[in-house]
Amino acid sequence: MMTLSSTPKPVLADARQLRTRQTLLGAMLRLVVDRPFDQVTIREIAAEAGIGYATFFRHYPSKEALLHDLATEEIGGLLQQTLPVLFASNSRQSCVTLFEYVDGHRALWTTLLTGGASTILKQEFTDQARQIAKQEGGAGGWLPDELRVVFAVSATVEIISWWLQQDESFGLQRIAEILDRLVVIPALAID
Amino acid sequence: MMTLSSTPKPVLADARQLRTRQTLLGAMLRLVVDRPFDQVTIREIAAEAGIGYATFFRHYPSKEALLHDLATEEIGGLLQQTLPVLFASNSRQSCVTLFEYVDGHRALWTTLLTGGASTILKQEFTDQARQIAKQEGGAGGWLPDELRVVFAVSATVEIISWWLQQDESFGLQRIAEILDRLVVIPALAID
DNA sequence: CTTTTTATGATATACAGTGTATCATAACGA
DNA sequence: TCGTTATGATACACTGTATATCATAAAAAG
Repeated sequence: MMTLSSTPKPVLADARQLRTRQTLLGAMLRLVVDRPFDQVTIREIAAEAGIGYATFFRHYPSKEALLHDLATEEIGGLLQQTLPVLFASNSRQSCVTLFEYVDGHRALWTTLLTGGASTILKQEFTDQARQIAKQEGGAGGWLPDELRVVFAVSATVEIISWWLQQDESFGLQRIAEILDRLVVIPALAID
Repeated sequence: MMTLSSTPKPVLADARQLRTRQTLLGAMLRLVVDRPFDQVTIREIAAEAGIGYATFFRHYPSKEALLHDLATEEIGGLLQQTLPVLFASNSRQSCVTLFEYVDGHRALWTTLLTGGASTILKQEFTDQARQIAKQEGGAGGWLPDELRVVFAVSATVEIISWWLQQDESFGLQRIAEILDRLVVIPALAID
């Protein structure tokens, strides 16, 4: 099976580096849950992780890069769950699966979609989706593949974001139907 | 006719204030054409406008607020051109009109959609679209009005943004058809 | 186990950008 | 003309980023 990550990161030999990065990821996750990503400073992340301020820059050039790592894993998981169902030509069920996944990681997705983090999330989401779209080949000639990806990702992210802000009474099945009718079916229509 | 702006700004009496604001808007426009909005500093805007640095804050609390004013006018113009055609139940033609408008303001829209400004643009776009959607009343029960607006604006902005990055050979009629099929028709579908 | 390598912590420092305060001056409205 | 006020210029405090340096502890290599 092919890996989804676009940046084949060099395997870290030193155990200390691995430990530090994991600690940083955990700290970021904890901080970004109750505060918008924008207003989280690198100093806070370092303090929360219990590592030196300068050490942060030895691993990431910016907090955006750190969040990027977080987003990469999360989106990889989402796509791995959802895409096989979609490729089995069961678009409705794939939408349900998608929202089930999001529902199971509610806190994380809520923070990824608010407070200045959504740009990074969308970027990573688009990158991974592009990779997969290449492998599958074009579906319909009236819509350029590149635009299909951009549209699908953007619209999907927007719908997820809206749903997470709604009351619990807005059912999973209902939002899945909306995603299917509004995004998946139109985007996959072949001429 | 009803005004579209959500913030009914008090009419400025003093001629100096009017002059300063116009100068600031012009300076912002000039700077943001060849540099991403993110990396434009308030000091630069003030210098370009030929006004004092502190004076900027007497008019706007941030550069985002200044750009917001710019976006408000521009989006108002776009909607004023496009919506009447759409309400005449001519969705395809309204899409053509939209892209003609964007094409006529290419430089501005390109800058509004890149370099950290897109969030502000989308926010203002959504606000104005929401106002109009309220007046027209709901179209289909399967899709909440609020989500319809959010989806339509987001997807439209994304498609405009993609088109502006393409070669000139990508025809206006073709992208208009895509917007119609991908966004307008699905979003306005009544059950 | 010893030696070598290297990641980390702590600290100091430079730097950019924001936002506020103050006061003399010039432009405006009445 | 006269009172009002917006502006320019300047100084300053504050926050956050980014880098440099060096002693130390931890890991890897032998």
